[in-house]
Amino acid sequence: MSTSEPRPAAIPPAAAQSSEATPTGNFITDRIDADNQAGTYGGRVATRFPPEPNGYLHIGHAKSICLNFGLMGRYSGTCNLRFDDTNPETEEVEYVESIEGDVRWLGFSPTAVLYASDYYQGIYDCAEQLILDGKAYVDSLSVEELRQYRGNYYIKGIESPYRSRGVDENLDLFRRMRAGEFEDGQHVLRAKIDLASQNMNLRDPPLYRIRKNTPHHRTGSTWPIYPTYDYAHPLSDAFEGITHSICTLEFEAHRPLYDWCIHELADTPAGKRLFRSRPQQIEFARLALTYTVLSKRKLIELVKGGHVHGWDDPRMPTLAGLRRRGITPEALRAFCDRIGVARRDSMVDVALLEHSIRDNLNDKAPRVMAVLNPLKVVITNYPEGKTEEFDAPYFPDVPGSPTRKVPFSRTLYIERDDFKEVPPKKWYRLSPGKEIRLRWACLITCHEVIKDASGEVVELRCTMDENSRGGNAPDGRKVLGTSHWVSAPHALKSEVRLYDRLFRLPNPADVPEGQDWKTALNPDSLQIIDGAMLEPSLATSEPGRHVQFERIGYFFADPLRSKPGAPVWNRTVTLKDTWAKLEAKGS
RNA sequence: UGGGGCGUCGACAAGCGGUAAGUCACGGGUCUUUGGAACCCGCAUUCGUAGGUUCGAAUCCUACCGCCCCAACCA
Repeated sequence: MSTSEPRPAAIPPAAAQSSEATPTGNFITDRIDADNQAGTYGGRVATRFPPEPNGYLHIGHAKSICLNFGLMGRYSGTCNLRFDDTNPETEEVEYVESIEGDVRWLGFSPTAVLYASDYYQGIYDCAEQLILDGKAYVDSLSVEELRQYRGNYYIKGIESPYRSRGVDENLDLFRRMRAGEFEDGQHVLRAKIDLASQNMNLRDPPLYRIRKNTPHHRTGSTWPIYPTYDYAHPLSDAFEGITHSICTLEFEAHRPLYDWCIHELADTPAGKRLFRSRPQQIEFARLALTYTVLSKRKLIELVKGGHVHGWDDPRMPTLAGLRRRGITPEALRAFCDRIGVARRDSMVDVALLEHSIRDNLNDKAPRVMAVLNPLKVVITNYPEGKTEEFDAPYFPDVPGSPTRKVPFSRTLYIERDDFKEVPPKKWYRLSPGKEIRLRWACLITCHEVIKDASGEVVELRCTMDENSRGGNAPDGRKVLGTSHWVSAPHALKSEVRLYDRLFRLPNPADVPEGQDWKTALNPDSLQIIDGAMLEPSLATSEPGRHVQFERIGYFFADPLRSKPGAPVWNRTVTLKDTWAKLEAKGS
């Protein structure tokens, strides 16, 4: 989808997957190293990325994807994409498609694309085995009752009257559950563990529930019962031969249950059971980003509430949104390498993401000129009707860079911000009597400021130094200021969309007591400019092209909104702006 | 009134008993036809706090403080 100018050989492609540095180790690689040392898995490393297909992937998932697939790369292992589709009430094919596409877009190829639903029969068989072993029973309490019986943090749970059902009755009832003889909620299969456990997850957790009339997006109506996450996940891992099952911190309290499932069903020295492998769950801290919201609930609220224009709105932290904003997979991967992996809750500064984006696009995006907020400039000593073309390099820092022709004429546009009638201190740019350089064209000096009735500056009358073609001072005099410009009669008038942070607070949850988090939304997160004036070479830009508008930022030709010959440009990220910083400091 | 986890620079994060890596941010400078990029320099005598063990502690022990997670037939 992305195009770029033929890059001069001097610049290496920005981070081909193979040339990316191996990130430093973390507590997970330490674990794996120890396992390899001990021969726990015979040196095998098998991971998986297990999304539930009930929503779009976001940058937090990217961290997990990079982690799991990164481990595959680091240890020459495997990494499956496995859809954790055990809840038919919320899952849809639309999501499985977008998720797989996002993973591949990020640059990873799963060893296999699998589904928990692929294992429904095996998972079921394991359940019968548990019943046979007296380790699971069919309970017929209502949801309400079950909750009562389970107790709470301070009060132990008490046994359900159905806990003592015999193996035969349990097996019969469970098979009838499977046969679809019961209604939702009538029965549930529970593990028989410990109602007094201080870990609530061990107080006889549900293993199977009835969802008789809810079709599953893959298995249709063949199953009236569905396994819970806690039960299906360890088994799916085991069936796939996963060695290290990596998930986020909130699942930590579930690990004893994960281990219980493996322990009860895996082969033992004493004999064969349902499977051989003994995967281990390892938790890490999920990503939090400043000025961003990543909870599924809040993301849905943004979309449904019309605060953004859909899941792929360029302001969204979804992979679809980031992609449309012009953020590259390379930048995202570099970002994930930089943030590291640990167990402590943390909030990463978006500036780190922005740096990763600029760092990647700096190598990759050709430089072009665009005037977002035009101010007319007339070169009084340049003949009316005359036109000439200047050569401008796409990659100015690279010797021998490819170039394009940029037309020049008597009437131009420069950026309104590049002129000040009363220059502040340290102002390099244009003001009455001052000289600046027009990038790649010539030096000009401002002689006259023309205003309209309301006093607004509408035109500048300038002269050019005839001997400064290309922008070099004929006598070597220093000209600090350089402005980008566009020839008015040749300008391509375009729509440019300036995207900014979606929230105005580093932590959108830090809203005053009682206020909704959405009050932290940044009202200026999208500014649409209809009349931007671009150099004409941009007319033929393919959707998905990355460019740098010099001195402004990196922009991306929107794949959806662009029309042939009329690209619409999304600002991916601004350039660092030292002047803005100086200005802010001065005031 | 329970259980589990975590606390190293403004933000991430190495460190695993031998005397505080790196990145971003920030500040200063060089260079510059992007106030961009690049390059150079600076930025934790100190590791939540208080004790203890040790020749030596961010690393071990004890206590305390703070933050996060757990009572869905969600994942």
